[in-house]
Amino acid sequence: MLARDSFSIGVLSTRSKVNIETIRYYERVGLLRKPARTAGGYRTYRPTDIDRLRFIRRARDLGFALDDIRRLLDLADQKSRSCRRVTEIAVAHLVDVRAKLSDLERMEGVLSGLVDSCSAGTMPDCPLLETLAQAV
Amino acid sequence: MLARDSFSIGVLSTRSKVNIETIRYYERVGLLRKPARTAGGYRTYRPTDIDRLRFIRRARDLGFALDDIRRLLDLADQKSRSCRRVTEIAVAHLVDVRAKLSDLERMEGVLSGLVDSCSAGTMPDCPLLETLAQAV
DNA sequence: CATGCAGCCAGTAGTCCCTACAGACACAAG
DNA sequence: CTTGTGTCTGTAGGGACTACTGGCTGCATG
Repeated sequence: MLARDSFSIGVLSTRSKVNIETIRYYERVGLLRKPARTAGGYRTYRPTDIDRLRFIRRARDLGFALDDIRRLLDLADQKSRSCRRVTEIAVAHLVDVRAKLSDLERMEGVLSGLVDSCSAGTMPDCPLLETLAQAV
Repeated sequence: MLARDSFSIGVLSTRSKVNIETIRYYERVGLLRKPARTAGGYRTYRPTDIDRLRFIRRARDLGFALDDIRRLLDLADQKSRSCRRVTEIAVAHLVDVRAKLSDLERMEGVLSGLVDSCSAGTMPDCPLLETLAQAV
């Protein structure tokens, strides 16, 4: 019942390296079109679906939110690709990433200092707990 | 009806800089003891609650999960403070933080490269979209 | 004493991005 | 025909909150 180049969700999952459950989820939230079905109700996909899913996976790997990805996919579908809009989305995300990065750097600094002070083990009380308990 | 040094959840929220909803949430999940109540059913808190909440907030700021914080609070409550256990929790978290940090650094590198290639604006198609769409 | 209003109450649903299950049905190989 | 694997729908859970609803309390003011 499958067209020559059609395949199941399991194959799509393997090819795109995206979980089956996740694929169904993406369909539910409208990131993927509703695929054709076999007589028995199985989803059938085509090669272009692999590309789209890989696009999504790569964007996710870069930390884009699904809403952003939806917009990026829309832009990618347009013939007249607006590089400017794409850049706007990417820059906004980059700002976000950099903010998280500096948060984490700060955390890392404080934490490693605390861990060091504790593992030195010369203090009567635990310096880490003391620090957390100290009034600001 | 309040004891001399008791105060409401709103005051606790202000003093600890933790959202009222969050305080109630922490109570629900057992991070904070169930407070005494007024005749009318209002929660009443005491100064030690501010300290505990600040402890939680500082630990959260450092990215500790609530489960970790629960354990840290338990350890802090014990007279014989086990610095070793505390350090174990902190080190595990530090490993986590560093992993996230390197993920974000990688993202940052790729993203800023992509944004640069786009804003150069010399390409016919959008390089960012091209990159996301490329086969791996 | 009445009124008004800020503060508080409980309970629930929503957020984000999946993941995991349960119970049933489909399909391919032997 | 049987067996085993794949897939189906629908729902619940996770983490750490946040927001909302509709109603009640507490206190200052007139």
